[in-house]
Amino acid sequence: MKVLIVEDNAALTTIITTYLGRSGFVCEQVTDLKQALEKLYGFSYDIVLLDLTLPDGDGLTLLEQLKSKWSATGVLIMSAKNALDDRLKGLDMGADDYLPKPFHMAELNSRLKAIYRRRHQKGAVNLIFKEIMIQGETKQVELNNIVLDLTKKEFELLRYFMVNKNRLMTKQVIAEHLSGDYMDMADSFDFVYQHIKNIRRKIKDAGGQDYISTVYGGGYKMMES
Amino acid sequence: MKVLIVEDNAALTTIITTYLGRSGFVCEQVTDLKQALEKLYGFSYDIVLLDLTLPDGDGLTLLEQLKSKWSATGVLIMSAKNALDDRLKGLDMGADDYLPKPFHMAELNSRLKAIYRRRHQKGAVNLIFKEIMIQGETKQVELNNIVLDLTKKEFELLRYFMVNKNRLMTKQVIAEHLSGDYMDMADSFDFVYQHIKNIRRKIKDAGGQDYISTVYGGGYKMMES
DNA sequence: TTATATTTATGAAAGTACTCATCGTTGAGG
DNA sequence: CCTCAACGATGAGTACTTTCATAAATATAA
Repeated sequence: MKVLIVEDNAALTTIITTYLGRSGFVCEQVTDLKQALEKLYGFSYDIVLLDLTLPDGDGLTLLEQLKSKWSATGVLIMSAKNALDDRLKGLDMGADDYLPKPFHMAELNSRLKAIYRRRHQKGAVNLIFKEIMIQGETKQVELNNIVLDLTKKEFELLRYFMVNKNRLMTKQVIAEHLSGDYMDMADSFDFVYQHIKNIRRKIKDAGGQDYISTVYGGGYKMMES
Repeated sequence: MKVLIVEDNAALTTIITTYLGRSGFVCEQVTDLKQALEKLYGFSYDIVLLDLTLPDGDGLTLLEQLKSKWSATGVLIMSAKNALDDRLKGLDMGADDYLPKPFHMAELNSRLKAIYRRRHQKGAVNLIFKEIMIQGETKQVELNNIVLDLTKKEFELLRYFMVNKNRLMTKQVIAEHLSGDYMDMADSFDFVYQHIKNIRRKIKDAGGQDYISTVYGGGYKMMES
């Protein structure tokens, strides 16, 4: 979890970095808007921790750029200007949260975690396909009120089918999704067979249909019709 | 690997979709600029396959927006206008490649793969830390010309240390990186100990120092000094 | 220093993922 | 309809990952 701290008060930056480091954040520090942009162009961050009063301009101008160019990055504004006006302006412009100075490190910590969780909650929505339901919150899979005991890969594969229901997907696509990185033609995708087999078995054992249909030479799909 | 095809010739789109589908691409199709923007705002794509002559305007205007708002997405221009002028204009504006019509499906395929690979080559750079070298191309790890035989997780952990050399990283950060998704405080990070142990052992067996230093209560780091 | 709690290290065992060899299926062409 | 080749399914074996229990190391406080 990478955080870019944009703050000109060096003492505060150090405290934040030290504290957050303990809780599982990797922090980088810049002191003005120009440096912030340089960092943003070169690396990717999960969250930008943005002070509004900076030596070379208003933090809100950076917020604007962040929202248009790096929409995947979360923004937490921290500012001594606790005017309601400023707070609203920041949130209106798309900041994820606003933290008035001074604040406790514990609060900063929990707000950052909240932002991160909110943005990474891919599966937070409940997914439903016929009798199967995936609860986003608990990541539990139910079929007719029976809880399926799936391994991580099995869960990810089933979820992938449900997100992409009615769409045919090749072994390659599935393999890339499960392994998490690019796979060459030269790679073997045969391990997909095993996971398909296991999901089918577990669904069958719980009394479900074979929801996954094989398309010879094409791949697999879950059809709703 | 998701591709958005922006092309008003329906027959061509179908051929491309069918062919690419076989090679592991998931394709979506739109026929004009307006639809393309709607898709782009709603979903994320690895590559946009862009025709230049469209019913509601020049494809180059979309290219401009793509480069500013969706810089993570690759762009391959395909056009019947094979004027050198157009080709250069497209590449100047940041397209990843330009393919004159008509073209063979096999060529389209390999160009798309090339773009994808180029953009996803996180580890293509050679990393060096003291006697250890990671070859980006082959993903081989060498220590004094001895090749280390690392598992996937061990490799990823060592690479993570080398990318973040001199930086202290907590177990949590490392665990998140290795597992590939968000981990709660409630989760156990103890498996990190095993991978640390294994890497240390393999490096030692190959005649290297213990480059990974433990910071009690803080985490681990690889210090260069 | 000594006792105590916390953190890290380690070996063994359990659980999971992947490979391999083999067999069954599907569809194309004779 | 039969043959053949490509693809998919399956079980068993291997390699990898993670957990668990326990031991060692480190810090804190008496």
